[in-house]
Amino acid sequence: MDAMVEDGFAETLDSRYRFAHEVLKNYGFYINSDPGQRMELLAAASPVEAGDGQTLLEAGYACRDVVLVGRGRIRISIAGESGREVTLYYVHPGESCPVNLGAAMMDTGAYADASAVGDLAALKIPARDFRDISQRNPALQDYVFSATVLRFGEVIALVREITTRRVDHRLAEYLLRMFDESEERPPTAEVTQQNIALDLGTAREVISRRLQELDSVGAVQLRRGRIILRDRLALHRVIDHGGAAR
Amino acid sequence: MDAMVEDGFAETLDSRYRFAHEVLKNYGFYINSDPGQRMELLAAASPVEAGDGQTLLEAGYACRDVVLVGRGRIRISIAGESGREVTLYYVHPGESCPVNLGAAMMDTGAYADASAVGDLAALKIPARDFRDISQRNPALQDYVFSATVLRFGEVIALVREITTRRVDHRLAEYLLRMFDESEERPPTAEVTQQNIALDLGTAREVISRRLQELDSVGAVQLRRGRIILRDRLALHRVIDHGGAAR
DNA sequence: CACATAATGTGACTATGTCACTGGGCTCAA
DNA sequence: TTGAGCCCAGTGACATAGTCACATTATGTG
Repeated sequence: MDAMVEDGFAETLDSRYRFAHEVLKNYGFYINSDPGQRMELLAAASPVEAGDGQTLLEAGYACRDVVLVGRGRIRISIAGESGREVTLYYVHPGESCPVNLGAAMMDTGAYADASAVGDLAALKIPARDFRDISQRNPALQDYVFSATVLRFGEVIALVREITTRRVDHRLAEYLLRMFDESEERPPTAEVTQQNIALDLGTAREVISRRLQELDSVGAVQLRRGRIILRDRLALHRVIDHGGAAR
Repeated sequence: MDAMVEDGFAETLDSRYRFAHEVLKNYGFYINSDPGQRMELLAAASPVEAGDGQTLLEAGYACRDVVLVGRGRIRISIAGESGREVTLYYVHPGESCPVNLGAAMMDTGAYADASAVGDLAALKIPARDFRDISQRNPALQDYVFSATVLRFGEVIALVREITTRRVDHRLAEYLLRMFDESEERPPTAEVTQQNIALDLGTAREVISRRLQELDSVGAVQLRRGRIILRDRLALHRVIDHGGAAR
């Protein structure tokens, strides 16, 4: 199965490239490149690790490297002077971050902050090398552009959410997404109220109160560091109607 | 002077390309293209006009054309179901809109709405032609990418503004920008409170009240459809300190 | 000048955000 | 195993922002 995807390329690799190949094979531009171009990428890449919560980059600083995620994920966020934060999006394995790509390609400061979530294992490719390689690799250029456009769309959708929707609606949707990803029965979101607040760009106290409301109508059950689904329909009702109370 | 920029190219043009050339010469990718590539662009372009407020595109719809602005400007915004709106950014002559470029290049729906501000004169280039031309024109590809990345940064900054700053601070800055662009003495912002609200993503009533506060501390003077600067320092004080009242 | 209309003002109420502080549960280490 | 310290969550009081329903005022037009 792997052989089909990798067309026998992996077996020819020196062991020091094994990890890089494992990460890169989740990226379309790598899979669609010819062996010579793949080798260029492999040779330029070096591994990085980071622990949960570790800061990878702060807004305004230049990006020396392009980062490609192998395990764990990266949270891209912005913070105001007051300390308030919003999550712009998460970068999962096989994805990349246009803020990172843009800053690396254009050699300017990053527009946002990046930090590791969970146990992060990734590749970094020096910005200079990445630019050189993409110069001669149209598939990579296309990838960079389309990744940027797609995230742009996500961020625009975020602006819309923030300015036009109520917190309880957004919270209910957020929880439904978490529950859908959950393996447990009943579905459980392993997340603190503080983290929900950061993701939604609001204050912890607000989340606390909205969650209590969802609890009081029997939609969820609250525990320290996690939220248990009780009544999926009730959550949908919150989204459709005015709010939990009405 | 023009001759320097246009290296004698304009004089060789058929009269039907005059307008297209006038618009395109404000775009770096055109100026930096060779005569053959310029002709491709000129031949693909056709003029469009639109009156103040006219809708050019709505979110979700495909972009048949890439639009380049010659006169007037385009407002890119998003609206919630409730009718609330936010301006993402304005596209001025010599600029382009990445939402438009992205949707045209990738043949997907647009992420936002576009409408004319003032008396708009622009060029449109069919998306297909634009894609073909950019395929063979690296300068154009670079332009499209960097225009996208720059606007991405603006929108991220907007998210930061909206989620972390107070309305009166943002309003004061907004007014200062308007006053800086004003030709009049004393500087005057020719804008309705409704339009300010749309630009800042808030409600008209909120703007009305904040403006009255700025009026009451002597920072500005309010008139129907315009705002007159009284005390620039007072506006700066609002931004630096807690607000107009403190 | 009377009218229509767009722009602005206002009161009452709801929603959201901030601040300061409480209290519970968990971990670690003596 | 107990208590210190730290996350995490809850809460009251207040400030800011948004909504709704109208009232009021400017401006242009017939």
